[in-house]
Amino acid sequence: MTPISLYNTLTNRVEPLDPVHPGEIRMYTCGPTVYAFAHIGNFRTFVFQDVLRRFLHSQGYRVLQVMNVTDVDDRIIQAAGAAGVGIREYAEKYLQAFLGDLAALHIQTPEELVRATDHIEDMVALIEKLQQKGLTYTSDGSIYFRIAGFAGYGKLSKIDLAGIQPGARVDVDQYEKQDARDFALWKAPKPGEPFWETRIGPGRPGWHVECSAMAMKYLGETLDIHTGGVDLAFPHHENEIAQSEAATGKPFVRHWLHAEHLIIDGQKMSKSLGNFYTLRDLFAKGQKPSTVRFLLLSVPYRRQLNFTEDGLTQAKNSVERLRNFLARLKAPKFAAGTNPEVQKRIEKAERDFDAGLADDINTAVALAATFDLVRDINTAMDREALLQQDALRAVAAMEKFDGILAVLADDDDATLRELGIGSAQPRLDAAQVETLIEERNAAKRRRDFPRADAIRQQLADSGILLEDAKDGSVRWKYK
RNA sequence: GGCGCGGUACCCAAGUGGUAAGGGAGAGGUCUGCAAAACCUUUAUACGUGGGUUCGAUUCCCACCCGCGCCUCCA
Repeated sequence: MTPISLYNTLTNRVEPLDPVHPGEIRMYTCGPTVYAFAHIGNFRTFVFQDVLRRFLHSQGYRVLQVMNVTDVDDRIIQAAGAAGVGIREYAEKYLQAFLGDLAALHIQTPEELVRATDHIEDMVALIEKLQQKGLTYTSDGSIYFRIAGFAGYGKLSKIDLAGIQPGARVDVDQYEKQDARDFALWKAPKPGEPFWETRIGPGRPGWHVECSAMAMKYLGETLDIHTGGVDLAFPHHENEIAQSEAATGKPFVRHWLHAEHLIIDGQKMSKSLGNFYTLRDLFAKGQKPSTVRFLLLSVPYRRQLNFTEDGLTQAKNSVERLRNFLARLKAPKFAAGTNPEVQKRIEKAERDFDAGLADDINTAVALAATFDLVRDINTAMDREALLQQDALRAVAAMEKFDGILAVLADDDDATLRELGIGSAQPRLDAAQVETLIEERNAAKRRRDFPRADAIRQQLADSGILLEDAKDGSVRWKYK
């Protein structure tokens, strides 16, 4: 296991990862609120979390990841009401869409994907615990957490409590709070809204309490890692810390990881600016899942990622280079044996790749190591210095890298078809392509190049590219 | 105002107290019937600006400018 260091928002420093349970990482990731399709910014964070978990896995850790699905909140209640269905049913539709999106981006499903409404009892129990400790108060049937009762409040976000005063920018809405900084653990039912009858009274959970309750239920009172977007640090994660630590008296999380936001063409993504995209929007515009994943992971997570058309083009070309390389490597036509020089190159690439990720998940460094390998091995192949065992070893290295990058599989078309986004006109199947290639080969043999080129063009029109190898073989691939 | 991220070549981007990884794009070349792929060469006297520390700073310190985010629901 390479020693891993991660930036910790709690301390503003890069610190060694030191799991509570040796050999195992228990991490909680803030998931989606399923009131609509998740947007591309959400997936920047989710792809990061996926890279993190895949890397931990590759380093030999057992990973226990819990992701919440918020399926009760104001937006869902409102949207479900407008649609005339229950919140459970309404949320289900977008939960399924979310799962489809995760699969499209090759984001592994966490060990536990948990819905808030399946854990009301756990939340009630946590709230009761806080009540017993005198850290709550009730107002108009709602239960609030008294921030003044938790000394560590603000330690994550370094927020200036004095700066948060009632009135100005704080929501002094429908709920009566003693202090603007206090937050709702339990919201009293309002007419027409769904609610649960519980020991602490009728109502529904506040947002923050679900994460504390579910995280501790599945992962224990102290988690190794908790991640989310930077916007969640305050107030969401700050409140989670307050609730959890006030209840248990133990540190809630060792490592807080926050992914920086994605911006679009230099601007915040927002509906009002008209630059708001879901994954499906991008796919419908012809982008491939692998392109999007590559772009999202190519910029290290603590940097804002400027999402642009040009960036997509660059990502697409980069993925193409990796795929071309792997295909070339797999053509089994190398002389038997091993070249020590080549072996050393491969080992170096592997070391650099792991070292990059071990240093706060520096994906840019890991990609550089990957492309170093591509260039070195391509050069060796051109010089006929690559032997069969080298090729196998290089393939293994690439597959190891792709265990984390997850962009090499040429399954973009299939993925899109599963989402119902694929192109309407069916592409030629492999047999048809092979037949045309044979025809073209025949034309080439009799030096009928116009005919050969016409066939190549015909294939190109169907989205298929040909590559003639030196030995006369022809490789084809989808554009 | 507070907290945070960042300003490196045409674009994306890594990085270090001793003189700039990687990718994309462009240009030239090799190979090829032509392509494609690949390889080779090439594209930052220089890392926002101005000071300071130092033998030496892009890297440390100070100030300033600019971009973005959070501080209210938000990945």
